[in-house]
Amino acid sequence: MLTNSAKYAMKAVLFLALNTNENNKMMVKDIYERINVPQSYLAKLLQELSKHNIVSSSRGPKGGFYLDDKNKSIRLIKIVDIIDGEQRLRSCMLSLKECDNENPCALHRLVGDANSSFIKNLEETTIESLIADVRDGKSILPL
Amino acid sequence: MLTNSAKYAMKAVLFLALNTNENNKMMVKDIYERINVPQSYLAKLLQELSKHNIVSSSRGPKGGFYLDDKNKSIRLIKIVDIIDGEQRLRSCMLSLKECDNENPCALHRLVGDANSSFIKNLEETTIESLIADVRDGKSILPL
DNA sequence: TCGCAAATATGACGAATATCATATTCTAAC
DNA sequence: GTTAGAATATGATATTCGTCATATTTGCGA
Repeated sequence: MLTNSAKYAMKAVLFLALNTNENNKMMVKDIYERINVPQSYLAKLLQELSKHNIVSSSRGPKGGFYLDDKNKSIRLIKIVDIIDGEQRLRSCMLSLKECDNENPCALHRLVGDANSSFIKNLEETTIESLIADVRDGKSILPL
Repeated sequence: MLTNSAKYAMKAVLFLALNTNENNKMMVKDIYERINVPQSYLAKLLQELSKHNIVSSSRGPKGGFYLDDKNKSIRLIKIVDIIDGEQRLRSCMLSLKECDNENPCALHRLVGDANSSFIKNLEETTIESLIADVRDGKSILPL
């Protein structure tokens, strides 16, 4: 479904959304313990996200990563697609070319409904709306 | 979510359910092309399923694999658990110990609902009921 | 402008999954 | 019983994912 990388990436983006902005950057070494992701691994992921303009960064003293306010409207699916590739999440459970909703394979409904509602959620949910839930105490941000 | 192995295993069991019985066995070399699974890989999976008494087998001339009628009441979850292990499907999306329905992590509902309904489906669905759908033309058996 | 602190680029290694190949064991049929 | 045909056991290899380490580049601050 999702790789660890995608999960870590989402954690990291959420963390940045809650704890940083353009004037308040954070370095990898101050983040990784708080979200429980290996340091070098996190670095690599953030670099990838930065390359795709999901998160922002600046080098040198006082540098670090941060999430620009503009980017808070980004939808979760984008993070997943960048890190995992677009295929992974969307391939038919039995990996059949012929299988779709019109002509469902024997296992399609079993999985398909659950999976496509999950994808829809990722497509609809913005970073913004998720952190609102955390701020309101509706959910916790995992460490 | 599911490994390829688990998917292949389900395909294989469904195929056996539709095409074999105690008096009508099939060999790996006559199955693998029809369900599009590498021959040796399929052999290994069927051996594993056989060891756990999901499918039946006999060696020697006129031997092969088959699905005993008794085993058609087996639920899909059992196949998945044997092949993938019980953990894989059930771990929290962000792999947090602290995260559950009472205290959901920020992404929990997003994923959790889809995933647990999927698990429930696997727990409720028997091989029997799936092949009934195929027989009734409600779904196709994938190649 | 110089040095240092940060991200960035690169790649090596480990572990799990996916795949392939082969020697061995059992068993039905002659 | 002998033989041949099948599963079974075992393990070698490939590929992808996860992790770690290090050299390089960039830009702030003195």
